[in-house]
Amino acid sequence: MQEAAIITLKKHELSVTDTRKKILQFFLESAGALTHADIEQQMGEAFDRVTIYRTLQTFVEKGIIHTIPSADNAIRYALCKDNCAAGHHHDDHVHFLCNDCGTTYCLDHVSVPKIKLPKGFTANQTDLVVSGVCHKCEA
Amino acid sequence: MQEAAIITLKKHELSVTDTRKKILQFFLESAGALTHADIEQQMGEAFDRVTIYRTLQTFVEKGIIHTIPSADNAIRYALCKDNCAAGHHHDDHVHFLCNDCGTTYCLDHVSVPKIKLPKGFTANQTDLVVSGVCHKCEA
DNA sequence: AAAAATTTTGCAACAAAGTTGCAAAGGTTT
DNA sequence: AAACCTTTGCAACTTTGTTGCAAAATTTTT
Ligand SMILES: [Mn+2]
Ligand SMILES: [Mn+2]
Ligand SMILES: [Zn+2]
Ligand SMILES: [Zn+2]
Repeated sequence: MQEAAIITLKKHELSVTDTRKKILQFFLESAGALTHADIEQQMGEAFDRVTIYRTLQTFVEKGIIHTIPSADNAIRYALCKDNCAAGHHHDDHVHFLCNDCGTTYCLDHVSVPKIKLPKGFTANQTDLVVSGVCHKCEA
Repeated sequence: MQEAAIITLKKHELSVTDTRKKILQFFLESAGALTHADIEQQMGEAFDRVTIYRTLQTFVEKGIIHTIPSADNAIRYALCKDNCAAGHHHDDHVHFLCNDCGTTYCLDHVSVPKIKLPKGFTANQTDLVVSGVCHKCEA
């Protein structure tokens, strides 16, 4: 049987390269979301920084990972669980950022509520990020 | 009567300097939120970049402005409407980011709903950012 | 299985964004 | 107005992100 990473890459019509396999594999093994810096550290000198930027960009475009907004200038990326496709993400779940251990969780079973906006405003996407203490870090 | 900016600065126990007055004034005159870059552009050569960084930092700490998370690595800042104080923000409103004109609105009258988290997770802060088309940009 | 065609990668060179220490300038208090 | 404390600007630096292009790797065609 083939590696999961390879299957995913093919499903999204991407050519299977070493970089992509390794980075995707890292996501598959990680509990939470990852920043560019996390990946750069983990991969060591293996890949060029530029390649990591481009790979993340490609993965987002193809619907393999999604971004999670934050107020600390460090975009986090996490695997899409739903069947997201190129240009169409369906990641309507809440994200949780632990202030203790720094882990960012995709709360796949907690969905984002509909927000009633003022007249004239049309919603396109809603991002909801909760921060606090995660189940592993509570005293 | 004194300028509003000066009053605010004094209320938050900050010494009144030219930089702080001008930057705060810019916030008071702006409809939406501002990024560091917005301010740097607006102020031209008037102030050093470093000073702007430090001023924004101070304003956030003192509860004069709050940050708005985003997925594009460009933190936005907006005036606190509620009576936020040093170390204690109470900005529980929804933010709206227009994909057309780029304006970020504080929807002060749309409050963030309570989110039911999985067992063991404790919420501390909730950020909710909606993006779409604003009332000015709708066709 | 080679060759041709296409895509991806690494390098180099930049550009932009953010940080730190320190002396000079500016505010505040007495 | 002197003394005191805080803020600013500068310089130097680190980190983060972007772009063009040739070499290398992958996929498609023959
Ligand atoms: Mn997620
Ligand atoms: Mn706000
Ligand atoms: Zn934790
Ligand atoms: Zn708009």
